Amino acid sequence: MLLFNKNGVEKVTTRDIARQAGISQGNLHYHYANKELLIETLFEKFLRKADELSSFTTDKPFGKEDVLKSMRENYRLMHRFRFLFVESGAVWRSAPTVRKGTEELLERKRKDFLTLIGFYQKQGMLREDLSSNQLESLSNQFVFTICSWLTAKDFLQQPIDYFIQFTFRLWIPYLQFDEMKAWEQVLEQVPSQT
Amino acid sequence: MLLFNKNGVEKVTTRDIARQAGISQGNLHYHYANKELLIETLFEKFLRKADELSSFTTDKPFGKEDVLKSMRENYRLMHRFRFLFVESGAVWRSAPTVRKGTEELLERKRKDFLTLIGFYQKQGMLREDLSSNQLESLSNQFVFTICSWLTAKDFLQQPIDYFIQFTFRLWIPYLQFDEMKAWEQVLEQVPSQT
DNA sequence: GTCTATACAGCGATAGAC
DNA sequence: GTCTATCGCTGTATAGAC
Repeated sequence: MLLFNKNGVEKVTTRDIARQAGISQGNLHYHYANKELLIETLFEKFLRKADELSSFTTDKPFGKEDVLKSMRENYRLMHRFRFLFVESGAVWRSAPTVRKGTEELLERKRKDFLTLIGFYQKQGMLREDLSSNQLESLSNQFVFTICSWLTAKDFLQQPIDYFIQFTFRLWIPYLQFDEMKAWEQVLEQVPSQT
Repeated sequence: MLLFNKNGVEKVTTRDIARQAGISQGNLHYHYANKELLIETLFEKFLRKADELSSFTTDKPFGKEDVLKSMRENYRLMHRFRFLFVESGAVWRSAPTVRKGTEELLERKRKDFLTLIGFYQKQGMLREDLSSNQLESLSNQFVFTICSWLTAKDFLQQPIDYFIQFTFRLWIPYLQFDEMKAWEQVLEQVPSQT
């Protein structure tokens, strides 16, 4: 049903969806009264899957490998539902409630990152000449990247792993010198695949 | 004519455009045979204006204030034509040639940034413990940000100046300690305005 | 529940008068 | 060049048989 991704939310018709699902158009309207409901259902499915993924704060020892793993899981999921981010305007036009849901999700992510940054700071992994302003803007960088990398993907035509690496690299200038090397090495493990 | 921004490329009809322009729908089709041509014309207008803006490489002494000024000009312009970036999918669907044009523009920007980074490096303004890998990924960060900040704007609901500052801040972790302070101060001058 | 058939609205594009 | 009128198509949504 995710030909929303391929053809665009506003271009995909209920006829298309019904054909793809192997049922009649009338039958589709029986299950989902309209397109809005259909999109909302897909969004809730996305949210449920996102919650299932490992979060930063729950299980404690969160090393750089875990950060990378979590990032990979989340980015794969987002990519499956990429129309929610790439065509957010069209989505919100059809299903206005999705907007608030997405904003809440991002706010949760922002707080997760702030927590994680604070954790690493206590561990002494971060540089010490950074203002708290700088640290906050790092978490803003993460949130910025999360909500817009799929758009950038369309422009730059790079595979998913490019953006996983890209996001992971945001940490590096904030790390102590010896940590930098270690984090860069973790990146070598990322497999190449679209 | 830029109600593309407000209502979405695929939602805006030729009737809407004609009404907005104060002419009849038939007349509009006389001037622009179809929607594709109309979008292409708008895109070329955008390109022309983008070229008029001050570029990094042309006039030599390019200080931090100039970087900020150039950024502000470019971002204001992009914001006026934001549908080109926020609804890139819909735009490319209607007017496929626009895609290549945008990619070329971004590639030019990437090279501009690489040149500028190299310039600052020679000036000794950048930290010295940075690999060339790191410097290249800084220019990638700029390109990433340029092509996706308008999408992020929809999610985060921040004013333009937030993103100007955000982009400018990308430099900071790469600067020498004493330069950092100077660059941060330049940011104070940014007026607040949506 | 699932189907076919159809109503109804809105779109892009064209024709033809002025 | 600019208008009005209209065609042909495609979209959503509903009605009604099975």
